[in-house]
Amino acid sequence: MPISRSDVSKGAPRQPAKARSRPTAASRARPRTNRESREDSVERIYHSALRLFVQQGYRSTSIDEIAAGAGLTKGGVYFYISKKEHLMAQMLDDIAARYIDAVIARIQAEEMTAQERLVAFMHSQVSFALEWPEEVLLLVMASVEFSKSGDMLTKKIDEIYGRMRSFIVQTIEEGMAKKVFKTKLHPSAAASFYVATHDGMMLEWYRRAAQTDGPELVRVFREAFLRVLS
Amino acid sequence: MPISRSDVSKGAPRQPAKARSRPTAASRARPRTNRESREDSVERIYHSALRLFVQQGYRSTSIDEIAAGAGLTKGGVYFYISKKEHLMAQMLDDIAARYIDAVIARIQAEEMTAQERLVAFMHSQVSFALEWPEEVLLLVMASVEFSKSGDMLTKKIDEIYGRMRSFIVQTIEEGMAKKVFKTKLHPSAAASFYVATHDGMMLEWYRRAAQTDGPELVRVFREAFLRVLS
Amino acid sequence: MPISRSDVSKGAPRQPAKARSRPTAASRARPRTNRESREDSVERIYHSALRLFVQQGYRSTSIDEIAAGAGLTKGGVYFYISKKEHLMAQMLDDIAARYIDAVIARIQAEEMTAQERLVAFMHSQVSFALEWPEEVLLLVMASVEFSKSGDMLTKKIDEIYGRMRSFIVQTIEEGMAKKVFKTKLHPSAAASFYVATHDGMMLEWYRRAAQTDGPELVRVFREAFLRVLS
Amino acid sequence: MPISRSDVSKGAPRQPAKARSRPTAASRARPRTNRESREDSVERIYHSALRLFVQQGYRSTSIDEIAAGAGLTKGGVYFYISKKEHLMAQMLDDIAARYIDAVIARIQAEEMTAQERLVAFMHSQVSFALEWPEEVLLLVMASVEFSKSGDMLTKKIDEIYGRMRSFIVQTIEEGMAKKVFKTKLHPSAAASFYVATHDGMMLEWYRRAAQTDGPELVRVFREAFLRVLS
DNA sequence: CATGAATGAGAGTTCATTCAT
DNA sequence: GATGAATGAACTCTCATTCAT
Repeated sequence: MPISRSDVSKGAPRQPAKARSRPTAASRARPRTNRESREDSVERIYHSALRLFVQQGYRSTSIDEIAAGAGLTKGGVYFYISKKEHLMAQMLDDIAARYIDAVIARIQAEEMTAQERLVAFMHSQVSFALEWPEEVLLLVMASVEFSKSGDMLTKKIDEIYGRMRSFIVQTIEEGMAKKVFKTKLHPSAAASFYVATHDGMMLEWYRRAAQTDGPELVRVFREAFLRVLS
Repeated sequence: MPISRSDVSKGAPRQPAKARSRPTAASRARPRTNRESREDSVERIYHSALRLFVQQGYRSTSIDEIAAGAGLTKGGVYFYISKKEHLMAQMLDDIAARYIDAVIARIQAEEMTAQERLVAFMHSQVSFALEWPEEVLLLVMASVEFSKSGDMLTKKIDEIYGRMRSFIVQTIEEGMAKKVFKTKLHPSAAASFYVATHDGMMLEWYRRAAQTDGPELVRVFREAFLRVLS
Repeated sequence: MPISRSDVSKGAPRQPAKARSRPTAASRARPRTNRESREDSVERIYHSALRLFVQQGYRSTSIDEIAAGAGLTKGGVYFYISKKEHLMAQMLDDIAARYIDAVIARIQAEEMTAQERLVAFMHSQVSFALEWPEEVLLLVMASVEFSKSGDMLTKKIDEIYGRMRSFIVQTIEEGMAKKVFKTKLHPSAAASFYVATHDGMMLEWYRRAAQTDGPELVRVFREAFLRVLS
Repeated sequence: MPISRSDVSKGAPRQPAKARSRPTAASRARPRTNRESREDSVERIYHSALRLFVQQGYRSTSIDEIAAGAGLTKGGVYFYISKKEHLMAQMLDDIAARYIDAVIARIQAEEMTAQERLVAFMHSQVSFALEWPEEVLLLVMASVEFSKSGDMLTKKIDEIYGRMRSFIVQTIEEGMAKKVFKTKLHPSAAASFYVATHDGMMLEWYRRAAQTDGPELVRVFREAFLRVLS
């Protein structure tokens, strides 16, 4: 009974979730049907896990904490997930689908120059990150936590980042073929630069949320990247 | 009896250290004196911990693993460290001293323009990172693992990064006062850009060590940063 | 989820519990409901801990031993207690409530002379000790084990003994005011004598259970104490 | 090379011993000969252990703490003792010899009535306890810590207490034979009363050192005991 | 005579996971 | 659909003890 919420969370309001230490039946609006109840719980688990994973890291977050944040007990969480690892994998897939694959698909569907494609990609990612910063951070932080750990999740992270890199490399190659980009930089190096800056930016933004002007950082990022390609 | 090896590791050869699971007497050249023995063990613990922390993260690395990597037993490691947390703190201090404070001190000691200072700083850090990539990675990864965790280490990391940021901000302000930099970017935003790119670069390099051309990435980084300031 | 069994153990039969080293499913009557299961386990933990703490002392008793005695595993015990220290604190509170506070409350509720009050107090404590010797011993032994150790439990023990002393001091003062007691002994010295003799008696009885005639010791104790006051 | 200091400690000044955390050679007056040095260290270990055992209990005191208190290191302590247990056994023997056996021997050597003998015994013990309270406390506390623990020390404690009991029982029997004591109390019960009150008194005194008037407690103790026998 | 390094056995505690109800 | 009880493995840390120097 795997979690999947690709579309569920769209407009989901982030509940403040003040460490509701003991879940009571009354603490959540009781949904009528099983279907609703299920979706509700899945939603709560997802958000609880997302918040906690980003804040404390995957390994430092216990199922108990996730459960408490979701207004359930440990056993209740295990009704929906089979393993902690699977929950994380599910979440990463979910985010990748929305943050990477959907964006690429939309862009590929339209007629554009390579440069336009790249800009569109950046803009889409930036918009997404502004709306759902935690999901993007989960990706970035997971890529750090699992980079070489030999964990089952290492592979998944690699694949996800691989898809992002491939798109950029392809687009740059296309642009170079059409002489849009004049850089002598190897496309894969350029992709690395994109990824590196992307990840660094997200981390910096999170670490210094209060002191950092996100949009300005993004503007600098975009210009730096495009100038690198010219 | 805190570990301290600020200068010890200078030319220390990284031993390959293929998970020597059980320490045997034969596995290390038996040093004659106590003094040597202590330094040797400290060195081994430091390197074992460094490698493992970078690879698996602090929290996922057990003292047992560190001990095995150092050719000691758990108890032996605890003879040198009082707490796992202190080992990490010690290591971070050590690295910060060499990677940040020493570099800044050296640069401040010389007569240079703001621009030259910044370039010198970047170059010094880059050289260091090329020679001791794991130490720099430890800093970056720790900054992710402990960013908001409320851990004792959070404060330490914040201070270290704070020192790096301060230097950059000061230097840029100086440069702006003397009209060397014309950017309208706020100095602290520029510092954030530096830090973000620095961290992202290190992570990307580590994740894709095999496929990435480190020096090229660095060149791009430098140019991007300097162009941002002009 | 703190243990609390103030009233649970009333008529609970002490099972002999010969170091049932490995818990087997068969080793306990499997209770039907959760409620029963919880109460049963709590009871088993309490008794196992009581026996072991009295026999070996708090610090020499491991959670593993308590668990084995309760037919559980270490983890199972930790489902009920949060810390070993809390288990002990809980037990001491529990015993103090029954052995001291309840007894005082009952006596204070009735009309009696100071002398009668004192005798009633002694009798109540003696009856209790004859029925639940281990609980009283736990108090006495803990008062030795933690007397000056700076442990969190030191404070608790002090408070408990303080309540006993206060009652005696007050009652003697009352009796002296009404000329019932003619002793020139300071009330607090008399209370000290009571406590000292009480503790010594319990220890002696325990150490020499086989060779000592408990009731006779008690008789001597009572007479000695009352004569001291006259 | 067992410790033995039966006579050494007579007038030894208790050093304040403010947790001298790191022993330095300079921290103690360097004795000239080996012989002196040895006696000095033995003395220091003995006193350090005594203080700590009484304060924290045997099991809660580590060799490291004893060593620090003696101005030595762990290894240094182990030069004099073979096992922690042996140190304790040695100390108990030592104390018993002075506090019990020597006292009995002296009294047996003189011509006295049974009553005089008992009084003399009490007085001797009381004097000793006033001068060396810690040694007596060690005996009492050890009797609690090891009463039924199955430890090697249990036997030793039992023997020591046995010698004290035997003397009292014998003396009372003698007195009863000569009609000096008229009590119907069984001699061994009277001995138990003595031991119980003795132990309780010592503990109470220690626990409430500040608030308790030792000598008064002792006077009450003596009178209570003698009245019990009449 | 004493130090300092090291071991190994265990202690307390946490936590992913399972399962009967 | 969810709870609460329980397990077992792993983890951090402590400590009596040994031994080369």
